[in-house]
Parts: sequence; C-alpha cells; structure tokens
Amino acid sequence: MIDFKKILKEHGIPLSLQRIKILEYLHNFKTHPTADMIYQALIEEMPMLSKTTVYNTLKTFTEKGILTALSIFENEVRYEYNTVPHIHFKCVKCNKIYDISKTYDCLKNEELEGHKVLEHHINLKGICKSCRDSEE
Amino acid sequence: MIDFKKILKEHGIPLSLQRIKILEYLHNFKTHPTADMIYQALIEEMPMLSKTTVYNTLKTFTEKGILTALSIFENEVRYEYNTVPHIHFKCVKCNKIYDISKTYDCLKNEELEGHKVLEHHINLKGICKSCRDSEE
DNA sequence: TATCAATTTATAGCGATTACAAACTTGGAA
DNA sequence: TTCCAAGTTTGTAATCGCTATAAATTGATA
Ligand SMILES: [Mn+2]
Ligand SMILES: [Mn+2]
Ligand SMILES: [Zn+2]
Ligand SMILES: [Zn+2]
Repeated sequence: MIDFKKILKEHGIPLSLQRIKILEYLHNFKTHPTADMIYQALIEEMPMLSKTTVYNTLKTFTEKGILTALSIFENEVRYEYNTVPHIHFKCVKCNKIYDISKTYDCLKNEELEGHKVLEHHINLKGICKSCRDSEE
Repeated sequence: MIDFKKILKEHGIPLSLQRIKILEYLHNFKTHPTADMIYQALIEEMPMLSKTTVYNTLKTFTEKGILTALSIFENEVRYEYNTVPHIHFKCVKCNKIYDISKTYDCLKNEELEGHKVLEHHINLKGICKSCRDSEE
C-alpha cells in the first residue's frame, strides 16, 4: 500500500483529500490522461469535485516534480506519474499512446551548442503493431 | 529574389495575395511563429487580413508539405518553413526556441517493438546559452 | 471582359484552460 | 479540544487558440 500522503509531504505539498485522490489516480492508471479524463474518473466518488481543482492540482504536482506534462497531441496536455525515463509513440491511426522503454544513450548530452539540456522529450509517430496487423 | 508564386504553383496551391505574403513571412522569419504572431505581423501592411485566413492558409501549407507544424509548447501550434531536418531546444527562462542542427543516428530506427515509426519529434528543454551567460 | 469556382472575410461558436472571489478545509496554537 | 489564519476548493465567468459557416470578394479561364 503506497503512502500518497507521504509523497505529498516529501514534495512540500500540503495535504487535501482531492490532492491525494488525484495522485492516487495518476499512480494507478498510467494511461497519460488529460485533466478532463481525471475529472471524469474521480467525479464518480467525489461528486463535488471541481475541474478547476484538477487543473490547479496538476499544475502544482508538475511544478513540484511529481508529474510530467506531455504535449504529444496538439491542443491538449496529458500527464503521467514520474517513473523511469521512457519515450512515447503515438499511432496516427488509432491515436493510442504507447510507452517505449528503449533508452537512447546518444541523447545523454547535458550540453548542446552552449545550452544546458534539462529535459528530453522524444515523441515518435507512426502506425502501431496492432493497426499494422489488422491492415490485412 | 525568391519566387514565392512558383513555390505555391509547384505545390498545387492556387495563388492569392494572402498566401504569398504568409509564405514570404515564414520564409524570412524563422522564429517558429504561431498563427497569431503571423497575423499580428501582417496586419500592418494588410489591414483587412482575417485571422481565419491565416489559420486556413497554414493548414493548407502544412497539408501540401510546405510547412511543418510543431507542438513544442503546450496549447499552441508553431509553424516553420521546411528546411533540413533538425531538432528543437526550448529555453525555460526566455521561452525562445532554438534550432539544433545535431542529428541523431541512433534514432534512425524504422521499427520499434513492432510499431512502424514514420516521424521523430525531439524537443529539448533547458537553459539557453544566452540566459546562462547573463545569470552571472 | 464575363463567368464562376475558389478564397477571403466577419461572425459566431467550441473545447481546453485560467481568473476570481466566496465558502470551506487544514494544520497548528491556545 | 477549540479556535483561527492561511491555504485550498468550488462555481462562475472569462480567455485563448482554433473551427464552422455563410456572405462578399477575388482570380483563373474562356
Ligand atoms: Mn509515458
Ligand atoms: Mn526549427
Ligand atoms: Zn494504432
Ligand atoms: Zn533563454
């Protein structure tokens, strides 16, 4: 049983029921959900939950380093609980996002043309295995 | 002097004054502008220009392969005139986007875990040379 | 130059996100 | 345990980037 209260405290985030539930959801469902997807899932058991709270909480968590915000799709931000580094593959047919565990040693650069690199975001696009198989 | 009319014709795009001006702007200013930035720049000399035209034109150009649409930032699409392949670095301090000419041979994979890879999008984030220098 | 399809414009509308202020929780002091 | 101030949540309105629509305009062709 993971102690989500402890995780929040360790990141200097004051506790609230909403924050615990949102963190729990992102830890349990690694589906790169949008703010709205999280809201729709949690409104079941928390009928008074406000969408503003979801947005505020995701912003706080991202700033404090618990989550990563992804801009894989145009026009919407998706979130994921920080785990081991990985890259993303988006299928242009079914729109699913796959985690790819492959790591690229060639991207380990800390410095490029004088710029200090803090984050690498690698987004691949193409046709996923499942869609290729069902093509014929 | 570049013949923008010829470029449009070669891509099967019927001519219009607006299309020529937008293409000219994107060719001359390689700053990865948003639709609104292009609109604000062109409204000076074309007071009747509609923002809808800018959006429509950028969509047409992207579909015809003259431009590339980038989702580097959250919540807004940026455009660039197609040139040689390169990757992008976003400074988290000044928000500028830099072109990085480095190519990664390690990303040349055509297939990953059964998925067919068609595009690679590599976005780096960090602190740019200019901001580092001015830090002290 | 006349025709007419394609393009542009102005306007309204939409989905994702943010701003704001009142009501409510939370954590700590008394 | 009770009380309080600070921080959080909520509901609403507003904003931002973008799209839909239909009337007005343009431009390719004859
Ligand atoms: Mn992931
Ligand atoms: Mn570029
Ligand atoms: Zn697929
Ligand atoms: Zn900078």
